[in-house]
Amino acid sequence: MFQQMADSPRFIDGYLLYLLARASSVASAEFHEEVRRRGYNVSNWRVLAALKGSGGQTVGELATICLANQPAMSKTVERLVRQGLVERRADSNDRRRVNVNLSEDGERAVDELIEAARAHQQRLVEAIGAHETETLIAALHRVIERSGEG
Amino acid sequence: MFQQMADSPRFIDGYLLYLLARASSVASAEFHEEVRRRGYNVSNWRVLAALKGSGGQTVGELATICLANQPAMSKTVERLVRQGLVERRADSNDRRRVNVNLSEDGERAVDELIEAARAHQQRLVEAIGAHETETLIAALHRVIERSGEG
DNA sequence: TGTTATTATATGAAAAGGAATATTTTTAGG
DNA sequence: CCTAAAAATATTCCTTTTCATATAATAACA
Repeated sequence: MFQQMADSPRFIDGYLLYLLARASSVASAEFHEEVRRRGYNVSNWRVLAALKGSGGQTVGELATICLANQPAMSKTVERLVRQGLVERRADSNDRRRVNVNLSEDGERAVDELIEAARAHQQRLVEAIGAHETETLIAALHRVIERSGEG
Repeated sequence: MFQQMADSPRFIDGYLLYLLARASSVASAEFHEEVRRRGYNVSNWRVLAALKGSGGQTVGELATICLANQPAMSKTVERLVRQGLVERRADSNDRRRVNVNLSEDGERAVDELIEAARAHQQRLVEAIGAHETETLIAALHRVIERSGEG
């Protein structure tokens, strides 16, 4: 794909951040399509997935986890509240903080989404190969820990 | 980070697509910050970088390469035209197609950005390690080729 | 060749995101 | 305690993206 003369390489072909972004985008595209078919967008899915099994997260934590900025997360949470998928209440110890939890409807919704995500992941891992996947996971963890985010 | 009880793992902690997205986001964050400081946004940077050394791309090709959808790319190109960074003209063979090329100003702009990108990449590769980087690149190529996009 | 289908791009309205800043609450220092 | 600084979230305004669809050009084929 993307034909290119051998003697005049495009910059991006050797650019690691592009390769990372492309791999992420391509690998996610199919499942994100399914998320949308089910009536959610990727931001909503990320928040619901982040909450599953978490025991609740603050708005700021969700922003970091979901790779969004804080104002965007405030708005996403607000939309999810309106949809009845999450509940939001001020932290009793520190009333600046807002704790977000899955509602019962949210639990049901995310359980279905996660089931689909697991099925998709299984297919993806089969396509990549189990050993290669392990290698990939280790490499990605290293990228994260060495990119100044711990 | 993201404290978590060992006996109740969060779904996302074992979710490959999340790991990919997170690695991409975290690795890119610093440089994207620099892009913005220089007065560009990530979409603009991607288009300019995609054009560098390409000999021109159509709007549709740019959308695919830059991981955007087609209407968004039409608008990004329009903005870059208005900024004088790219030139746009109908393909003479197929007048549905619109060829996009860097202008002289665009060449100058992207050359500076690419220089900064290379410097950042060098630091990143040093942090990750050369051998580990090779492993990562190979694994990412495999993800792309096995994710139904060739 | 005329008609239908397909492909490439553009456009318009609505949704989401981003940057800057406001608001509220907590923390620190005198 | 009182005030200044810091932290967490919300809000505002503006830009960008998305979804659906329109427009224009080419391809396919009866």
